[in-house]
Amino acid sequence: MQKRTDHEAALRRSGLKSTKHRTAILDILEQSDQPMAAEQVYLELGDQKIGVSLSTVYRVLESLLDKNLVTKLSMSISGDNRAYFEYNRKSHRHYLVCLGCKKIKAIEHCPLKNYEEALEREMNYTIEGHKLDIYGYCPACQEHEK
Amino acid sequence: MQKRTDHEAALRRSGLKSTKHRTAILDILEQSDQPMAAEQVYLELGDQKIGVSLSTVYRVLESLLDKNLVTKLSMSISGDNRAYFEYNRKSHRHYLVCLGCKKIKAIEHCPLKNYEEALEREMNYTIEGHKLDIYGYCPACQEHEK
DNA sequence: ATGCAAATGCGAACCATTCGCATCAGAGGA
DNA sequence: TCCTCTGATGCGAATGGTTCGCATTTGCAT
Repeated sequence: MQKRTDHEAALRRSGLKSTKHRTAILDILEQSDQPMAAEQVYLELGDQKIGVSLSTVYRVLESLLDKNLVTKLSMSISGDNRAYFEYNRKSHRHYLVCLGCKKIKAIEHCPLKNYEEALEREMNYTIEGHKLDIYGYCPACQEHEK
Repeated sequence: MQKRTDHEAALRRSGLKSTKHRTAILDILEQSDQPMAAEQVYLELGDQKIGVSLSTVYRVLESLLDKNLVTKLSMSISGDNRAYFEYNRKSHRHYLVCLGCKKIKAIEHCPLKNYEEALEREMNYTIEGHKLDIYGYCPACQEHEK
C-alpha cells in the first residue's frame, strides 16, 4: 500500500488540489480488494467520521477518473445499474466474477498480448487495451449448489 | 438472417407469447450490426410505424433477455449510462470498440479456451464464460488523427 | 497573510429504467 | 368460431443512480 503522502503527490502531479476527501477516497479504494460503488465509498467515509456529501463523492470519483488515478468498471455486477470504481494500480488486471456470490477477484496473468498484435495486423486497428471479465462459480458457491 | 416464423417459433419455445412487438424487436436486433439501446429500438419501431410504448420495449427486452434470445452488453459505450442489447446469435462473440467513433465490431475468434481451462484448475473455479472487449482506433479514426 | 480558482454541501434536476393498474390480445378449449 | 383466462401492453407516475446550480469554503500560489 502506498503512503498517504504519495496520494497527495499524485493529486498534485495531476493538477488536482489535495484535499482530505480526495486522499481519503484514494485510501479507501486502494485498500479495498473489491471495486466499490460511489455509495459504498460514501458510507465508508461516514464510518471513518469523514463528513462528505454524496455529490462530492461522485465529483471526486469523476476527477480521479479523468486523471486515471482510478478506473471505472464496465461490468454490471449483481445486475444493479451502479458504476463501480477501483484504485488504478497501473498493472494490467482482469476479473474473475463469481456468478453465485458476486465476489470479484482480480487475476494477474494476461493471455492476450500476442492476440492483440495479431488483431492489429488483421483488422488495421490500433489496439489500446482491453477488458476481460471471466464468469464462473467460486469454490464456496460450488459447495452450496450441492 | 432468420425468417420471421423462426422468431415466432423461438418465442413459443421459450414460453413467450408471439406478438408483433416481440417479433419486430427480434427482427430489428437481428438485422442491426450494432448493439442497440432500448430507446434506439423504440425509435426504429416508430420508423416502421409500429406503435409501441417505451416501457413495453423495456419489458420485451427484459423477457427476451430472460429467455436468452438477446444479450445485454456490460460495457459502457460512449460513456453514457444506457444498457445495450443485441440479438443472441449463440456464437461466441467479442467486441472491438473504436475509441474514436465508438463503433463496435464483433470479432469471431476466441483466444481464451485454453486459458479458461488453466484458470479452472489453478483457481478451483467453475468457469461459465467470459466477456472480452478490446479497445482501439479503427482505420478511419487513425486517419482523422493526423 | 491575501486573493483567486478550485472544491464542497445541499437540494433540485435529470434520465434511464421500473412499476401499478387498467385494458387488450394470444392461445387453447368448448 | 367463440370464450375465457393468463399474459402482454399503454400510460403515467415512481424510482434510483448520477449530475447540476449556486452559494460557501478551502487549497495554494503570490
